[in-house]
Amino acid sequence: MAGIDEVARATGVSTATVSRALRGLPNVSDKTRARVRRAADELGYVASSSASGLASGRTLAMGVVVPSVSRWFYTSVLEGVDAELRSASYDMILFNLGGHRGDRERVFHRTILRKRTDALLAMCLDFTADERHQLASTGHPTIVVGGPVRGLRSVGIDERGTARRATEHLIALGHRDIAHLGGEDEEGLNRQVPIGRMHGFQDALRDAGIPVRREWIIPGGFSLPLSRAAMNTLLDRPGPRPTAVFAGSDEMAMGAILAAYDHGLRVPDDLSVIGIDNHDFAESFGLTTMAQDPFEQGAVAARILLDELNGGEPRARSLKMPVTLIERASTAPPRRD
Amino acid sequence: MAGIDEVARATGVSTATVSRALRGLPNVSDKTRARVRRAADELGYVASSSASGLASGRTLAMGVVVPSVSRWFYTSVLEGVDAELRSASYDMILFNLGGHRGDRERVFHRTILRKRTDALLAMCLDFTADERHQLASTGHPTIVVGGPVRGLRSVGIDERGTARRATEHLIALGHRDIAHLGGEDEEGLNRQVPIGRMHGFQDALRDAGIPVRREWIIPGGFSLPLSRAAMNTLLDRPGPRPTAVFAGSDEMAMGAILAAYDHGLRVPDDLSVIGIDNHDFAESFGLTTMAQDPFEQGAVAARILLDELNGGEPRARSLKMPVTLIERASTAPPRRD
DNA sequence: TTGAAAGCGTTACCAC
DNA sequence: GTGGTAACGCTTTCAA
Repeated sequence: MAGIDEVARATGVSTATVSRALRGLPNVSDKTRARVRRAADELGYVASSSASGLASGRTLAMGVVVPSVSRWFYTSVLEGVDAELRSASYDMILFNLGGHRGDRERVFHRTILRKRTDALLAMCLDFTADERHQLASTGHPTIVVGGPVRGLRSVGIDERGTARRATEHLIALGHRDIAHLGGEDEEGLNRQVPIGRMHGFQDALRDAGIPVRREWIIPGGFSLPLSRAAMNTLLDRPGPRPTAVFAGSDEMAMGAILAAYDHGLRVPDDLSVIGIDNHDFAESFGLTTMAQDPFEQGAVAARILLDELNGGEPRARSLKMPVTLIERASTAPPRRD
Repeated sequence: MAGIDEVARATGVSTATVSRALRGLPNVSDKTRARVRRAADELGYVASSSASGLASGRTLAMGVVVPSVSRWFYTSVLEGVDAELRSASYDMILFNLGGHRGDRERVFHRTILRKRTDALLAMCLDFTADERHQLASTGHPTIVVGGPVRGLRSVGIDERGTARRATEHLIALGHRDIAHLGGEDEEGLNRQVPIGRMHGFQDALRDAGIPVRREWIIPGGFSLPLSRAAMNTLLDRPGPRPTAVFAGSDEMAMGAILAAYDHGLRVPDDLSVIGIDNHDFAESFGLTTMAQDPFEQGAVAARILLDELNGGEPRARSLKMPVTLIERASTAPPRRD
């Protein structure tokens, strides 16, 4: 409740000095600073963010745009971003698109673009040319996590290469009949991610001289239930079954494992399954996976933004973060029939 | 970039009128309003939140405090809150405690309490007397979701009654050897939730004349991996095994199911499992559960806050939301030996 | 229905 | 090292 002038009065200095003292600026004697700090604490004074934002032009808040808050990847990134923001005393304004296509307009055209945030971090969104133009016009530092976006730098992984390595792992084990549970993400999300993963899958098959069967590339919507259903449908079909599945995410891989159980198949004996992510549940499922670290991706991206806000040199380059194969119990050589 | 005076100049009216027109206040002619709107759109004008916040005393932002962002319940509530805020054009400032005990101080004493938000919604936190005092001193409307807190109204479910009903379901099926996977949540979170659920479990046993075995009440930390490990440990013990498990959350229930598989037990033939939540994965796991709706809880809580911000009457009463039993394939009568 | 002008609570610049 | 004082860009009250 107390304003800056009450602190000034209590301390016997000017509001200018109070402001400098509290923000740790130079040109304040240690003695004065201590007195001011004490008075501020006693009065419970906290600077109004509106007032300081108006006067300084900095809000000390970062906007974070997420497509949804209920997917492992997004929440992991969010935790990483949050950790960085916290240590910089920045607040996070969360813009959740939550499947509401129409709200992108609001977010872009209004709230985000101006005034409430100093920078913007977006997850897995595919921006239109117009949106990118608007972003640029704000002059705020901007970055994307999880999937390259034309015209914007990003932090992510090598989608195609990772998918390729996952598939190669299956091929190295001796599999030739391999299905792919793919993303087919919703509109407005970054389609480069599922597409890149599918291309990597195909790359590996082609290099190994294995023909790609289109009917074994099925959509799992990045979701466990959908993947389980899709996989069940595939296993229901007459004719030969795959001996292995490369799922574009661990959640989809878990769906595949459950579908295998639904059909009385054992993993990995009857069906090998590999995913991407190293989801919190991956170990419990015994899932072999290409592990990425979204927490770190978020932290790195946030740090880049914060550095620039503190006068650091802007770095235009996108970052590819490392991915490592973790072998667990869901992959093995195919059974000899 | 454009300021309000540029819009005023372009329209030939005063800034006061522009402000009124754009905010939909009365006492502006339709013609003027239309002209102002058009000019604002053309110039890409958006009011600065800092400036309007300073002038009006309202930030049009709500603070949301979460213990973490990577648990199903929290993210579901978050989505519900978000949906409500969005339709009211409110922004969300997310304060993630993320296990950082020390940050509570920062959150409470500084950032949240004043100036940046108009209201505060907290999830599953147990507030100290001092924290509650500080909250009250802001004069901001406050509410808690997920677990009753002394001195604060909340939106949640009847923890004890729900647990009791879950346990009674097992008893009605004929089970008498029932274990409980409990919460034992971290410090600072609301312990009333896991404690209430354990009490409900014991209530049901006592009413049925079944003695409570303390060694069958084991901690699952609200997490799948921890629950799986705990359940495996229990199943490893010599002596009689439970024929059913009441898990305090679906995630823990899934851990129990996986542990059953680890031991070559079939669900529900050898072990019945019931949870609480109706987690996104519950159906895929065929999990019988006491379904709650955290999305709705979040939405309801947010709506209460927003109503009060719009001059509505404050309602002090806490709300208990409905819970329904969903029977799936994880529960059945115990096998006759 | 509209306009003029006084704040709102800081920060930043310039003197001292 | 410190203080005075314009901004900052709106909203709100009071007059017209």
